[in-house]
Amino acid sequence: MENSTGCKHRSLLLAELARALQLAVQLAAHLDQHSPVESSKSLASKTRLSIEKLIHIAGLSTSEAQQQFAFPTTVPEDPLQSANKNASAGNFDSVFHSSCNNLSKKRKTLPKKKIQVKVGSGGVAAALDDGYNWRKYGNKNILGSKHSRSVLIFGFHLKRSYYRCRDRNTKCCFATKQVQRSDEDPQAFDVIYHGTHTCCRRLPVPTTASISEQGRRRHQPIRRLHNDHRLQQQNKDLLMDFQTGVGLDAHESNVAFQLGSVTAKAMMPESINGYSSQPSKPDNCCFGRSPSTSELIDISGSPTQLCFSEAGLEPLTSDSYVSDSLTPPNSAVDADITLLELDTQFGDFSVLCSNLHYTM
DNA sequence: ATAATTTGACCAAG
DNA sequence: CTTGGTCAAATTAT
Repeated sequence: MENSTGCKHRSLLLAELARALQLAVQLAAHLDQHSPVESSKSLASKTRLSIEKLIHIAGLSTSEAQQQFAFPTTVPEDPLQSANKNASAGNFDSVFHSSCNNLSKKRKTLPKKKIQVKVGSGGVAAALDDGYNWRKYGNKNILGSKHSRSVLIFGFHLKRSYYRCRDRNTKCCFATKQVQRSDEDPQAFDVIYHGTHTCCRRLPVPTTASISEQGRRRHQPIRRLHNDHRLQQQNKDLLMDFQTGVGLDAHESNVAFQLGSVTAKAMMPESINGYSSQPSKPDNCCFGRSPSTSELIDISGSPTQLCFSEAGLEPLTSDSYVSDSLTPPNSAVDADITLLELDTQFGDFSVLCSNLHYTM
C-alpha cells in the first residue's frame, strides 16, 4: 500500500520535473528567437509555478501529496494562494474549516501546507515574511533533527516556532504556521501552514522566484524594509540567538564553531559585536578591527561579507571576491573557511555558504 | 502603558 | 512515557 502511494508520489514529482524542464527549454528557445516579450514572460511564469509546485510536492509526505494533488491541474501561484485554491477545490481547507473553530490543545492531524524558504540577502525575517501579520504564541525544542549534532555544538536546541494570524480575534482568522530550520538545508526554513486566512494580506507575497531573485541581488543596493522595525528586530533577535549559539559575547575573542559540514576557526576582533545587532542606526555605521593592521575598518553598507579564517577576520568587498580574497596566504595550510554574511544596514545576517577547502 | 515575545505548564495523541 | 500544540503568566521591547 505504502509502496504504491510512494510510487505515485514519485511519479507526480517526475511528471512535474519533466514539465518544468520542458518549460525551461521552451523559454530558452523563445529567448533565442527573440519572441515577443509577453510570451516569454508567460513561459517564465509557468516555469516558476512549476518549480514552486515541485518544491511543494517534495515537501509533502506521500499521503499528503496524494491528498492534495488529487486535482493535478491546481498549480499554486504562491504557497498561501495555493492553500486558498485547494480550499476552494474542497480539498484542503474545507476539512480545516469544518473543525478550525474546535480549538484545543489537541495535536493537529489536519491537512497542512509545507513550503521551504531560503534565506536570501534580505535576511531570515524577510525570507519568512509572507505578507500576513503573524503573532508568535509559542515554541518548542525539536527532537530528532538531523542537525541535532550541529545544534549541540552550537550549545542550544533547534526550535520550532508557532505563529497565529494577528487577526484571529478581530476577523476570526484561524490560520497558523510553524517555522523551523530545515533538516535538509541549514540555510533554509520549513514553514508549515495550517488553515487559510480570512483576513487580508499586508504585502504582496514574496514568491519562491522572488526569494531566489533576492539571492541573486546579493551585491546590489537594497532599498527595502527601511520602515519595518519589527522585521529588523526579528533579525536582530535571530542574530543574537546565533551569537549565543556560537559563544560570541562581548568578552570573547576566540571562536570555533561548526554549522553542518562548515567549520570556522577565527580570532575574533573585540569589536566583532560592532558588526552586528546595530540595525537602522542613522548612519549605519559599523566598524571592525583588521587582524593584520589593527586598523578600524568601516564595513558599513549592505551586505558585507566577512571572511573567517585562521588569519583572522576580514571584510570582503564585491571587488575582492571569494576566489581572490580567500586564497590562503600560505598554500601549505589546510583551511576551513566559512563566510559570515552580515547585512549591516538592516541588521540581517546569514551564515553561508561554502566549505572552502584549500589543500595544496 | 501597551504590545510582543518567551517560557513553563498543561492536555491529548501516539 | 514522549512529543506536539496551545495557553497564559512573566518578561522584554517600544
